[in-house]
Amino acid sequence: MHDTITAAKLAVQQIIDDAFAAAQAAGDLPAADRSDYDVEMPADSRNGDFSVNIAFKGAKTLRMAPRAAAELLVRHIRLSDSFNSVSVAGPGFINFVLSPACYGRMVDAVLADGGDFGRTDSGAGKKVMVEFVSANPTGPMHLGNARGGVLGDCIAEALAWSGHEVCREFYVNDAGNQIAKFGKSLEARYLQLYGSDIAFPEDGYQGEDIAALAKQYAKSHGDALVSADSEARCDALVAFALPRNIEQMRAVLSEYRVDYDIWFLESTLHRDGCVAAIVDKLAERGHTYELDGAVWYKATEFGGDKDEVLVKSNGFYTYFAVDIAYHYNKFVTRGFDTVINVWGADHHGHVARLKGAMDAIGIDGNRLEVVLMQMVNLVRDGQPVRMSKRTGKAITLTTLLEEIPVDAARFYFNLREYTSHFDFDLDQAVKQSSDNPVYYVQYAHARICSILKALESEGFKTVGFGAVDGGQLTTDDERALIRQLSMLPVEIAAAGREREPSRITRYAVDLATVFHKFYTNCRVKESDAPLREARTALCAATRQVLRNVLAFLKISAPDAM
RNA sequence: GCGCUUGUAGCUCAGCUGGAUAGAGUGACUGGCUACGAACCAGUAGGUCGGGGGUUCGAGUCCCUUCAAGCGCACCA
Repeated sequence: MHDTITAAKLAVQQIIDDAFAAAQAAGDLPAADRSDYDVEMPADSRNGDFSVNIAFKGAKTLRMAPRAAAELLVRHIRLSDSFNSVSVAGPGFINFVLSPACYGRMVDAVLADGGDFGRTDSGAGKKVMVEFVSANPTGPMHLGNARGGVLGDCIAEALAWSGHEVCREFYVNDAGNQIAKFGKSLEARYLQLYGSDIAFPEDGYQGEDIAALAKQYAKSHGDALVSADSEARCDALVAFALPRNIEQMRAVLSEYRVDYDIWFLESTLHRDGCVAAIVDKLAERGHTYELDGAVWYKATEFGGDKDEVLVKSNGFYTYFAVDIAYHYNKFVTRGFDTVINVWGADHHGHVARLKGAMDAIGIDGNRLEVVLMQMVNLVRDGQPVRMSKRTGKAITLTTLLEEIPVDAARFYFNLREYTSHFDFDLDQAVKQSSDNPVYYVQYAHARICSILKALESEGFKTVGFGAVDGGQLTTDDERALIRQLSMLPVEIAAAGREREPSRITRYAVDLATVFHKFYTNCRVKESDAPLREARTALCAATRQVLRNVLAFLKISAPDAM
């Protein structure tokens, strides 16, 4: 797997280090430690392919003006065949220009790696879990889950592309308070079908899906539960409805192209005694005490603002206790090196608590990472609309996918950084779905398919190029395109490292842009043979990178549209 | 009151560990198809980077302060 641009960057660093030593040996630079410096890729290509700022960083220790230091240093630079020139610019930047041969090799790398171009092995040997969405199975999923779904899925994908062993997990809250509430809500709807005037629970789930499930149960099982006692009735209704909801979530997420390795049931933690065990463990370590009939955890000893209840005075475990047990399971029982949780920003208060609790049970809390995704706010005609699963007024993921193609939805929800607040207007989104930048990217792919097909039908070679002649690809448009292609491995690695896959959608748009510019300005078919062949190879490489990046995003790459 | 996130063009957003003249999309206006796909490209207009201090050769980026918006601060999950 090639990463030519990173190799070139490292080469620049080596060249600078060598030149610095040589300049000192020759007495051109004073004897002083070499300062840290950056090798950057300038935004403006007139400043070269790489730019080094060592002269600024070293000005103080060398006691020299940056420009003068740069000029002395440059005299000692020995360029490899990857570079065309080096020069001092502005107040003291040292700028490198890559050689045509290197540009050719960047295209070669794409064609050689094919569908694997973009993969690196920086994460090799590391086992990481990404847990995301984990919506309550008490109702349908909403737009926040649409955002979280593509975010978590693509974080996992980025880590996989950089060599990690990745597990995608959905944590199903199939136990506890909200399930009891779910049962009570179902019970009320069920009894109402048979003429009961039972009051609907005040904090019950009011969505229509609850009534529909009650009706389904009545249809297949009749009125037998009317005379049962309440607990048995709720249990039976939950046992009927919960698997259906979970299956529904799995199906919709799968349609959204989010597929999990593991659906982890909270109930298994209770069943296997893991929660009791974790409370015991904390007690053994002296991190708990009893007060008012409840068991408390000394969170303040681990950075918390206040202590937290683990076991309520009614004997039930809190969500927090269960979550500690769950994460103990992730780290210790299943052995993940790193665990990433994608949570909505409304859970941020829980982050420090859980990390502290990891420390309390002897697991380094830094191995637990929480990606806090800002909320998606539903907006209609510029006015915010309250979304709530409880009142059933949220727009569901199912509805979203009925209105907008999956390609567009996945791209749309992955367009912005997860730290940004997201206003979503369904009417606007439907109206504008044809303006979605995903089509701009797909169009670039279709265009290339079309031109390669045309070349092929005229008997020109479109595959099996030897080494690409970079000397043919010298215009700004060609070089910008090649540079963009070469950045895929860097971008994917960064997306994984920063847990920020939205940069890949932006990369895709940028790639399409530089390709469209190239396409407008550089004829392929009518060029003379060497130029035509080099440009054909560049098109083929661009198509390959578009395919890879769209495959990464799980978005289709149509040949025609 | 405390904490997290956000504030950049009319609107939606980029801006990589501080780098060279702050960018893109969209909207407005203007050009470009008898040449490989015009779902494209090019150009014009639009900015006190929320405000104010500070650090630095250099600040949209770092520090302090202040204003505004969203979200948290349960024996809920």
